Amino acid sequence: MLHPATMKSIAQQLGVTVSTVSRALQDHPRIGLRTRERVHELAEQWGYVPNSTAINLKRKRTFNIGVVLPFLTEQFFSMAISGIEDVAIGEGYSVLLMQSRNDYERERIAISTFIKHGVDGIIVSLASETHNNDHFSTVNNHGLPIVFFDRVARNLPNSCVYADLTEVTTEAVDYLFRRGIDRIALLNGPGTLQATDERLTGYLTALASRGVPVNQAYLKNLDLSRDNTIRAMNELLELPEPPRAVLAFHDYIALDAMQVCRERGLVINQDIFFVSYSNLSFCAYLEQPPIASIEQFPYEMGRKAAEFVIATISDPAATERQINVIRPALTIRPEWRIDQ
Amino acid sequence: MLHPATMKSIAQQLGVTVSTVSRALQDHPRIGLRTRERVHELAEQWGYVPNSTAINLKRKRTFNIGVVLPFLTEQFFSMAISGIEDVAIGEGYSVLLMQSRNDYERERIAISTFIKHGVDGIIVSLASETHNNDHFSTVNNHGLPIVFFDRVARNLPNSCVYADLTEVTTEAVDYLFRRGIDRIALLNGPGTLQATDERLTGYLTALASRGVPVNQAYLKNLDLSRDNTIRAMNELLELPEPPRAVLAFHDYIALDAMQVCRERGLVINQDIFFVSYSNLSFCAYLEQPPIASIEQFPYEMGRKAAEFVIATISDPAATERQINVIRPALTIRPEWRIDQ
DNA sequence: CACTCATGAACAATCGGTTGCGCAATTTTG
DNA sequence: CAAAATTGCGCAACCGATTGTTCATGAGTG
Repeated sequence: MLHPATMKSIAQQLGVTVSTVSRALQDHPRIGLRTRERVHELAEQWGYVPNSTAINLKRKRTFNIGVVLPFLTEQFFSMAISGIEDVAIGEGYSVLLMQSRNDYERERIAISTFIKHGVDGIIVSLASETHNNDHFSTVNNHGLPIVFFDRVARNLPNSCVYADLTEVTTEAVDYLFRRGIDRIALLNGPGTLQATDERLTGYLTALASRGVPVNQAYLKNLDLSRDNTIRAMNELLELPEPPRAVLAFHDYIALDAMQVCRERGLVINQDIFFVSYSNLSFCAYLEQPPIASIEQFPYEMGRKAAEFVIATISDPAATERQINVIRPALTIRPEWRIDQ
Repeated sequence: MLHPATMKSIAQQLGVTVSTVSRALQDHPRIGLRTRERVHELAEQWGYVPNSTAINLKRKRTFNIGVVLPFLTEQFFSMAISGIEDVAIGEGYSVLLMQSRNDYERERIAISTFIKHGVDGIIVSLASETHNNDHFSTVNNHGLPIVFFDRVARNLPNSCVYADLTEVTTEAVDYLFRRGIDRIALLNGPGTLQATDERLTGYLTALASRGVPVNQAYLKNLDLSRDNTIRAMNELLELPEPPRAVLAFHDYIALDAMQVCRERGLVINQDIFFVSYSNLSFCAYLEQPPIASIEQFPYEMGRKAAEFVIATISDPAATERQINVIRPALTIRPEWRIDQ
C-alpha cells in the first residue's frame, strides 16, 4: 500500500460517502449495523490509521505539548520529564522536547519553534542565562498556556510549580550549626533565578536566628559553569578563615567543589562538609557523599506542571493562575543523623 | 486577539482573497508590490503565524520525528538525544520523545502513538525486554522510516547506527591480561541485544588468542535491573576462584557491582578491577573509578541516526539501508596506563 | 484600431477528516 | 390506512493553508 488508507479510499471501495465512513468508524447510531461492520472490517484489513493532522486541523489542537529545559543530562530534569511524559501520555498528549542548554537564544528559538509547530501548551524550566521574558510574553499574548517548573520566571503571571527552598535551607543550616559548624559558605546560583533568592533568604534566616553575623565572603553567585564553580571554591578555601561546610546549589556543583577540596588535600566529611540540593542517585556511589541533601521531587514537579498545562488547555476559560509549591525534604545520610 | 490571525482574516481586512494573501506572503512575483506590502504589514502587525497543522496537511508531513529510548536518566541516552535534537533542529524538525523504560509494552505504545501523531520518521533504541519486532514491521509496512541506534533490532532491514564492541572488548580483555589479570568475568546484557553478542565475541576472541580456557561461571547475562546485577556479582564473588576483574555491561552495572564488592570488604582497584562501557562523566568523581572505560560516542550516534531518518524522509525513493558503525575507544585512566 | 501580452488578483480544487442538515425509505402509531 | 416517527445515508460546509487556472484590465505592437 503505497499511499496509506484514507476514509476516501474506504468509501470508494464500499460505495458509500466519506461522511458515512467517518460516522461508521465513530459508531454513530445513525449508521446501519451492516454498513458499520463493513467499514470497520475494511479499515481493519487495510490498517487504516486516521490522519491526525487532518483531525487536529479540524479540532484546532495538536495534542502536543512543548517542553523546554536546560539539560537532559541533569538527572533532575530527566526525572522531571518522566513525570511530564507520564501525565501527558495518560491524557493523550505527546511531548516535544528542546534543551536550552542554559542559553537564552536557544530558549527563544525553542519557544518560537513550538509556536510554529502549533503545540497546545508549553512547559518551561528557565535557562540560567535568561534575563528577559519577552519571548514568554509573546506566548501569553497568543493565549497559549505556559507553565513554569523549578526555574520559574519572575514577574510573569503564569502558573508554576516549584520547590520553595527557603525553609529547608534554614533547616539545613541549622543542622550544621547543631553539628557545631558555624563557618558555612553558600555556593548559590545565578541571580536571575528565584531559587537563588530562596536559598539566600533561608540561609540568612538561619544565621539571624542564631545571631551569627553574615560573612559576605562566604556568599558566592555562580553561573553554573564548571570553571566558575572551581574558581569560586578555590576562593573560599583561600580565605583566612575558610568555611567548614558548604551549601551547594545542586549536586553537580557539590561534586566539582568537592573535587577542588580533594585536590587541595582536604578530606571530605572530616575537614569540610557538604550539603547539596537535589538528591541524585549516583551520589550514593560516592565513598564520601554530601552529608545531607535536599530532595525536590522532580518527578512530582513534572507531573504537576503537566497537569497544569493540560488543565489550562482543556479549559482555557479557567485562566486562574495555579501555583504549586512542592515541599522539599532535607535528607541526612544515616551515619550523620543527630539523635534527638 | 482571541482567535489568532489567519490568512482569511487578513484577506477580509484587506478586501482581497486568501490566495492573494498566501502568494503575497510568499513574495510571489504575480502579486503587485502594493498589495504585497499591505499584506506583509498587516501580517506583521497582527503577529500572524502560519498554522502549521494546515500546512502539514497539505504537505503530508509533520516535521516531527519520534524518538523511543529506554531511559533518559541514563547519560548515554540523554547525550544521544542531544545529538538527535541538534540535527533535527538544524533541518527544521522537532523531536517527540518517549521512554520505553525497557518495557516492551511501553515501546509498542510509543510506536503506535507516533504513528497516530503522524511523525515523519522514528528513531529507536530498543527496550531490553523487547523480544518481538512486530510493532516495527508494521511501521516498515507503513513505509515510515525507522532508524535504530545503539540497541539495534536484529533481523530487521532498517538503517542503524551502533558501536561495534567486538574489537574494543578484545582490546580491553587483552589489556587486563597484560596487567597480569586472567580471571576476568563478563557481566553482560540481555541476550536480546546485539551488543551483548559483541561483548561476548570480543571476550572469547581475546581468551582464545591467549589460549585461556573459558570459565562459564564468569559469564553472566543480566536483565539490567539492579537486583539482578547485585545477585550476579555476589555469585561471582562466591565462586571458589572469584574473578579479579570484571567487564561490566555499562557504568551503572559497574557501579552496582562495585558497591557489592565494597560491601564484602574488597578494595576496588586493588582486590578487583573494573572495566566498563560508556564513559559517564560522573565516574570522574569516584575515588576509585573503573580503570578503563569504553567510550561509545552517544552524541555522534544520535547525530548519525537523525541524519539517516531525515535523509530517508527527504528522499523515500533512496530506500537503501545505511549502516554506520561507530568505532568505540578504550580509554584507560592515566594512572593505570601501561607504558609501552 | 483590432490584437497580443503582461500584470494583478479572483476562483476553485485539494489535503483528510468532522458534522449539521436534508431527504428518502421503512417502520411505528392512532 | 394515512400520518408521524424512525432509520440509513448523502450533500455540503468547514478547519487553514497551497496552487493551477481563469479572467479582467491596461499597456505595447503592427
